[in-house]
Amino acid sequence: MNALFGKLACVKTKEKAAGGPDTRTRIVRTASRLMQRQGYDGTGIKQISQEAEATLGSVYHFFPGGKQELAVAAIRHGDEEFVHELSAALDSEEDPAAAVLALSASIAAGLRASDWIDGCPITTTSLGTAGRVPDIQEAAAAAFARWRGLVHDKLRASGIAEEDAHALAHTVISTLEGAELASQVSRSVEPLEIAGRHLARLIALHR
Amino acid sequence: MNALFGKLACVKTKEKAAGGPDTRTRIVRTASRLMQRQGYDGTGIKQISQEAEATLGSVYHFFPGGKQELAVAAIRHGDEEFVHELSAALDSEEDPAAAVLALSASIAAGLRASDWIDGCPITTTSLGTAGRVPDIQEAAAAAFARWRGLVHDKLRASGIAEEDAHALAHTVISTLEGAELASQVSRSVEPLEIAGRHLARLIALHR
DNA sequence: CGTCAGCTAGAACGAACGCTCTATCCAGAA
DNA sequence: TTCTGGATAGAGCGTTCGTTCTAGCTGACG
Repeated sequence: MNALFGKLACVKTKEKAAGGPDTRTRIVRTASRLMQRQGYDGTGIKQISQEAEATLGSVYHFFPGGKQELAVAAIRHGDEEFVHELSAALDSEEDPAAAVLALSASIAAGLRASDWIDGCPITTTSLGTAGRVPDIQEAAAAAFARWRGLVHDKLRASGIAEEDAHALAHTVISTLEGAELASQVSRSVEPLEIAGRHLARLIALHR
Repeated sequence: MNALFGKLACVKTKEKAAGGPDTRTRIVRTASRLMQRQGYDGTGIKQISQEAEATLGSVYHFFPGGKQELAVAAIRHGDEEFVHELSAALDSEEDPAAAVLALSASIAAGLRASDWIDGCPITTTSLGTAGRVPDIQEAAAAAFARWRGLVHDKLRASGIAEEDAHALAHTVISTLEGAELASQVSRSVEPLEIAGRHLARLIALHR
């Protein structure tokens, strides 16, 4: 045990190739994944520390604000993760309608690959704490706004008017969010596939 | 025989004069409202029994299956509740596009009236138990399917082809679900209003 | 070598969890 | 009246919760 953590401490500041991610990163990643699946109240600090192969002391060392601070970090991590998926999909196609179609396919593939367990990385945590933990709500609202911003910019770049781009970005994010939820509950990619087609058509109307 | 008489006696004592809803109904309603706000794990049986003005003994008397059985009943109750709101909105307008617009406005009004706390009555419970409590998942999937069915029938009744009606019903429910979520997180009716307009346009395209 | 800050280790606390259990109440059947 | 069984009542079970606390280990620096 001591020898193991000695090695970890050896690479504490910057992860080396063979050492894996550092403790703080492991904790945030684990918290994000667990809360995405089980929600805020359904995920215990001890479960996080165990699955992250860290100890309770480490968790409270890096997150003195306790579970709430950890949850906010987890939401931000999920935000970042989805931004990458979103950007990749938007960049994969010149036409925004085709890009949104690619995005819905990407989300559907990820959902099915996780056996319908890993939905939106922030929805579950955010919904379960609505009106109770303002920090989490703010982090979630910021994430949604950021995602909408990326879609908005893509639409603007292809010549869609500001007003239309604003509204379309809202609907693209809302619809994909709802369709992912519906796909997860019904254990079928159909809602996401249909949503992708309808969104593409809606976007095509504005060019 | 005994069971029959027992049930008859039960019915008799159910609605005692001016006493309001019976114990079982109070428990289900309270459970539905609390889980809608706080999720499955965030809601305790004792909290439910207290707010329902029932005792722990009563809860386990009516729901011997414990928290899971109670959660399923709560989901079904929320399903029923939304079916009423959905039917009322669909019946309020002849044109399905106008009806969906009315529905989004109705949802937005309810959400704002609750200070952005009471979102979809089954999403929070369902998401927080994904992959853990199959009974809850099935009840939630059935609710979604039922809602889609109502929208589908409305679209068909106004002459939209079966294939289009099927897809549109999916997108209407998905989008409204996602927009309600976005409205709740951003504490603004804008996502729902935009979603309503886009859905109305999408429906109008198919007539 | 000694010191120190950063990080790890895990026992322990009070509170709350889901659930079981026995006791009691009371309307109607016999 | 006595009896019966649905419904209510709540103490208490073992467990787990989030959090606090002290102790120990490590590599870096003087």
